[in-house]
Amino acid sequence: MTDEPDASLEPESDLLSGSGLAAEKAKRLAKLDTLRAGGEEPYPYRFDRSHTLGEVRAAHGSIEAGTETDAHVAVAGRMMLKREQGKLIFATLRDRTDEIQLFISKAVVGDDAFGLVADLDLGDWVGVEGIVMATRKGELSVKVQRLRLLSKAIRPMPDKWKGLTDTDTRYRQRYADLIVNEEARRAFQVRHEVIASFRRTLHGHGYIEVETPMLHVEAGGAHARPFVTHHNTLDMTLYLRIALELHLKRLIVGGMERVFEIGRVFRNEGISTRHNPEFTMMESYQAFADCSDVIALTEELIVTAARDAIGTTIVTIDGEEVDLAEPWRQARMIDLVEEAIGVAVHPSQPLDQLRSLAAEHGVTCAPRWGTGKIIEELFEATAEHKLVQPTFVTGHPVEISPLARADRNDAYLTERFELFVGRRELANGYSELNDPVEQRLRFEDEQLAKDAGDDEATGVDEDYIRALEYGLPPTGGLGVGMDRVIMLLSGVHSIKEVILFPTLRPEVF
RNA sequence: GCGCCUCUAGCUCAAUGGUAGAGCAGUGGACUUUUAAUCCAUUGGUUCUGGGUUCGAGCCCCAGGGGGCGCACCA
Repeated sequence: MTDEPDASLEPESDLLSGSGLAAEKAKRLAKLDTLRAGGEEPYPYRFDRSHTLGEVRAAHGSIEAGTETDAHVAVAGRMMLKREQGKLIFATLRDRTDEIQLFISKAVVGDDAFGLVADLDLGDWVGVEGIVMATRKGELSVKVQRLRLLSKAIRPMPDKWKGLTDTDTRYRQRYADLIVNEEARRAFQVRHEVIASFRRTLHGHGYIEVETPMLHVEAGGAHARPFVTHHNTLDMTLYLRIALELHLKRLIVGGMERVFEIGRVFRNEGISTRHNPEFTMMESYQAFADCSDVIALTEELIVTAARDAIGTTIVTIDGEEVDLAEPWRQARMIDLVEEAIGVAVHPSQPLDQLRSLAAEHGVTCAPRWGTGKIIEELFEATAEHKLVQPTFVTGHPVEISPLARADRNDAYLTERFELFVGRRELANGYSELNDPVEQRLRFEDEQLAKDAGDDEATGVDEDYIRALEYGLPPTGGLGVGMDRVIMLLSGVHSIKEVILFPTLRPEVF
């Protein structure tokens, strides 16, 4: 990873005859001087492009081999390959839309310009004017009449065939990864399509997009350790948000009825193939709706995104084909645990009974855990890993759901769901707790846990209670881990493949 | 945080403890229809860092660093 000394500072003589990165850079830097001495600016300000390469192919892709059109185009892109053939040069030009061959004839461009083309390096950006043609073999090409260097690449590109494989380099130098790895470009295209699709679906249902603070006085809305920062002028501690929830529900109190936000949240926890310290959540809230409405919305959002982003609802998970268009299973957490261990569980059961059950299944209980928390741990230990097909796990215990409304038929459970696909949690939603008196009691329980040393617990958010006192209508809320949805749909196994610049330790230069 | 694996030329990869190699890129040459062009010639190394064992270390041992995977935490 370490670079050699900056070639521009070295005397040219030794380096120009050598090889290696420093020599390569020195040679290319020397070309800049030569170009400038000849009146050519290697970093011009702009280029007038008449067509993208995709447009050229769309318009002329079917012309007959060995023919020329009279279509004059100006195209631009990066030179990816170069094949010198005596007085002819073939080059592969790539822009955002496509790749097209350049056909450069010494007889057409003249000796000087031909020499400039021969001096181009792979990775250089060029702008070209010429005629659309097809070679004898039928390859759609632009027969170059004029070529301008648009930006000189000083550093050599990775292997033209194998690309970059070292994950460290790929993530640190995403620019190089994107240049040479088609799959990397594709994953981020899927990402764009999924997010655009979510927005369309939500707009279609009358939701409006909002932006709420990232700097929070109290990091609430989820159980997670926050990043802590400090505001100098106010001389106060602030936390980067761990969820969007509490601000968005304030907006429902304000009468906005349907709101959503797609934004980054930050959790000061481990990094893994499924976790990045900053990741993207979509949260939506809908007045007059409950958990069942949110379940329907979740399914619609993800199935629509699949169609929009990858053109199919069939995804492959660990070699298993899953059709997202099939109806998704719903099952209560307590029933899934019973299914897994053959014993019925319920938060109303005696604590000791659940503790020994947990111990039987390898779950070590912390002293402060109540029955609800133990059931959740039992679920994670025994049932969660089986949920490959899309499954809405419902009925989470009240104890682990401080912002969710109790089940209308079971005071120990909530009207809540978590969506699992491919053993990964993708979404979470519930009928929102809107009773300010009960919410205060729930917060106070959280405060006790926090005082007892639970650094993921939050305290009482007095302003949020005040908002509830103005009246939160019946509301259904949803949170979706966008990165994980994108992982599912793009078929990659690490969250780093769908985050352009994942969190890494700083590189040592 | 713990365990396992990994780090060799710009890139992709080789090298039973015995002189560090290949392909691509680069450089020089040939070539007016190539397609990862081809052919000939050729440059390029602090083998992640620091110790140690050994006659001799890319390889074995110890410590450190980066990364990957798993566990834990979590979404």
